[in-house]
Amino acid sequence: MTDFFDNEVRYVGILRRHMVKALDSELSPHELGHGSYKYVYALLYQEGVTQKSLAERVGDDKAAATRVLARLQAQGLIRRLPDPNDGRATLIYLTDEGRSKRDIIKLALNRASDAITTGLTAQERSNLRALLKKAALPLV
Amino acid sequence: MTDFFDNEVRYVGILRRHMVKALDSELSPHELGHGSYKYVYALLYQEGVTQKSLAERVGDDKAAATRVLARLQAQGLIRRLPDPNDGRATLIYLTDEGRSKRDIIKLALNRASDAITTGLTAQERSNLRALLKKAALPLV
DNA sequence: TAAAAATAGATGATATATCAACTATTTTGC
DNA sequence: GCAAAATAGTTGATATATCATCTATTTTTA
Repeated sequence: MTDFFDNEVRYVGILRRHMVKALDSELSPHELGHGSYKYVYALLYQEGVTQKSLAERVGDDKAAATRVLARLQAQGLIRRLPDPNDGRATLIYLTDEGRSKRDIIKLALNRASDAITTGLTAQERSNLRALLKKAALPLV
Repeated sequence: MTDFFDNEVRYVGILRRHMVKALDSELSPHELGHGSYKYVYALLYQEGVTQKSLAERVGDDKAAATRVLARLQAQGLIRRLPDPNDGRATLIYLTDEGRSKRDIIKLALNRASDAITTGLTAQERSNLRALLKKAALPLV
């Protein structure tokens, strides 16, 4: 491969594409996609949060959250209840079926992690994760 | 930010999102987007290549290439000519207007690189780039 | 406390991205 | 040299993603 485009912008794009493919191939048999599993995963950590706060946690904007959550609700994985303290807000809860996706999601994440680091040693992989974290978290 | 999702899958997603935003904000005033600048950039390196080979260079599939190239042609940035040696293929060339985007694209790439590495020292940034390259290139 | 500003969510428009199916050609292998 | 397989490109379907705008509420503030 020629090096006409040796730039982290390119490499991040490549990794993201393969990561999405790995996530989808693990998740799609279970009615989840790379855009929706994050919401279930965040809800496993804390339920009863607003769409806005959920969107921030997963790194989407609220318009994306509206659409993903509508589908998750139609699939029976979440419930949306009006916030009794704020007439504008909706609080999101997992259903039992949503909660049952936990292991599937963790496996998919591990597979996706592996898929984008197959060329690295354990040490390199650990370094990469630390650098990615340091670069990414200030942007959240 | 809680650490419920400490995984390179998440960090790559975050970096990619900010990178896309930086690219779009630089490129959109010039009729380019984060999905199309790559094609012009690859053509600056070599013209007269098929859509298929161009798609591979930029890391898209051929269906994506068809749509991006149709728009670039409509914008007058590229020309598509039948391959005289293969009736199935189309060869892609830049127009002068396409070629004139060179500096804009290089600047956008630099801005996007900076945007996703602002939290890093020069040394860390160099390490990150090397690790990303080692992880990403085997996947191409 | 009434008007103004901010906020949560939904929706329409647009762009990107992937997969499968289809057409038209070219290549292969017998 | 012909049938089968492979290939280049297009198109339709679907999912993701972002922005701008809209409605309904809540909060601010003068």
